[in-house]
Amino acid sequence: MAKVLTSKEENYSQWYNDLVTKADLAENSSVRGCMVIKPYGYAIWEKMQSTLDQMFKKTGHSNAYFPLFIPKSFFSKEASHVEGFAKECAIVTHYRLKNSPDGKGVIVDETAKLEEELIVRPTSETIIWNTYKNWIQSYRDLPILINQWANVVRWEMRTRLFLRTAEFLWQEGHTAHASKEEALEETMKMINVYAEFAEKHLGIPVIIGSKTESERFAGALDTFCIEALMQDGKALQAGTSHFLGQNFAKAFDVKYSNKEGQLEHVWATSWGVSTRLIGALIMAHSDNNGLVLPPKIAPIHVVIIPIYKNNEELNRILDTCKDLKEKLENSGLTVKLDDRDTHKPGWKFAEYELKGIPVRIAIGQRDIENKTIEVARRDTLEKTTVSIDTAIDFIGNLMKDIQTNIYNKALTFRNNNTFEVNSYDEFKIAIEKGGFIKAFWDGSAETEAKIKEETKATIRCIPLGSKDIEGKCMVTGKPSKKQVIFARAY
RNA sequence: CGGGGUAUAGCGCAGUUGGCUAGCGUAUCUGCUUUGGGAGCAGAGGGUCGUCAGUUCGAGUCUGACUACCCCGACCA
Repeated sequence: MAKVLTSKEENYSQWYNDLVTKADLAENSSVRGCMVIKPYGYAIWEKMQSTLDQMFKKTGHSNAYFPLFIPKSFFSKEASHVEGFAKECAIVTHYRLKNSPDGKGVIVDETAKLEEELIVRPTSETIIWNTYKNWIQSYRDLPILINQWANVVRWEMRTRLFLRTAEFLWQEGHTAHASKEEALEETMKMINVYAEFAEKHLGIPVIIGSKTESERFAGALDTFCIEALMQDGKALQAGTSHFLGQNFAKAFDVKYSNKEGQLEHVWATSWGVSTRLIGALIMAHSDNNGLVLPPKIAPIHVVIIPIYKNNEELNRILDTCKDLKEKLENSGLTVKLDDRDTHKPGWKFAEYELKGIPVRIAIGQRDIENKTIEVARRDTLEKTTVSIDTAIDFIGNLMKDIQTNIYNKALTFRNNNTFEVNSYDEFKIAIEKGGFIKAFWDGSAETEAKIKEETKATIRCIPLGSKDIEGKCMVTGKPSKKQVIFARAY
């Protein structure tokens, strides 16, 4: 039957199952690879949303919403854009159903055919720039800094839960600027916001870089990305920020008059992260006991489990639990008290480890007598007995500890799995082991394609801020100034 | 769309050269004993064996077609 992931990833399936499942659509349905995000998975997404939203507000952005349906004609306006998305679009052709004459169910009413087909958005550049056209006349109208939280549909040939679903949730920022410099600055600003979010909140170290021409977003002049390394040695693109130049402004005829009174095309950026980040979180941190969530993204920080033999004992222990819960909540943490008598303590321990709750507290009769609690941290699985008087401070510090420890662990993993190679032979061996591989590349699309063809490895990015070093392309031997990052990717 | 594989209880699986009442683990429900790491015992419920056709006295098992899913490629956040 349906298995979510394979080989090493098979281990992840039961944890995925807590967060998300494959949508159970009707048999014969041609909709494939849609996901149901379960409450716990959605709670993680909400946490990501609120954190990102705050970061966007700080950088001056506002949220707005644009239509799900995009007229087909919008897509024909930017040639390279349609080239990139044409093969994976869902198209609405009719607007009405009717009862089938043979009495079996419903059929499409052929008389209700749309004049112009509608495309279910795979991304919103076209409809947004068609709208911006009416919003922008003067340099006084710029910049426009807008973000949208939405769902998009891409009819991929192959899907994979979380990492590549037919429909996914994301945020897409679309900005309009008066100058190239300002747009470029915005592009860089937002990729840095993503990097900060990934590292400080998700605990996932990322490499910021630019994409090669072949990996670039359809319609962009330059694409910047953050690349993360998963525990199975494969790379995952965790976020992108595109410098769109004047491509969309020209395609949708968006001009403004500058201070000198001359008409100019507007400069554009777009940037986004998606529910794929939940997949990144799982695959970057999980261990054999399940998920490991960094405190800053965990929907629940602390779970308290009372341990008791009978109702009388429970009532005594519960008072202590409730009191502790309140104090922890006052210190800014989200706390769950699990006093269900339908499951045994051992069952609950395993359950919350599976869910990745950062800290678990157990309180039993002997703790009441000793005025202690047992604190277990998820990242190291260590247990400590702490005096109840010092518990709040202890747990507050523990949260910070866990957050940095998770990041450091992932960073160490990445460092141990980043290799530098000087020859193509070395490269071929290294790529089989997985990880990031730094190598010189001559900058040509032919060489890039050859490497991909022969090793399935792609150039993840050209790291930003790396200094020029003299070297020779590992394949052609031509002079090269930059080492780029290769990996097999999701 | 090409190549390979799978389809039997909610989930994971077994089912012999066709043989009569389709099984195991787990989960679920009931009762008692348990409760500091996914408890034990006893009992119960749950399946038109993916769909349609064919061969046969008889099909989960053999044949054909269809469908869905999984893996590998092409595509991709």
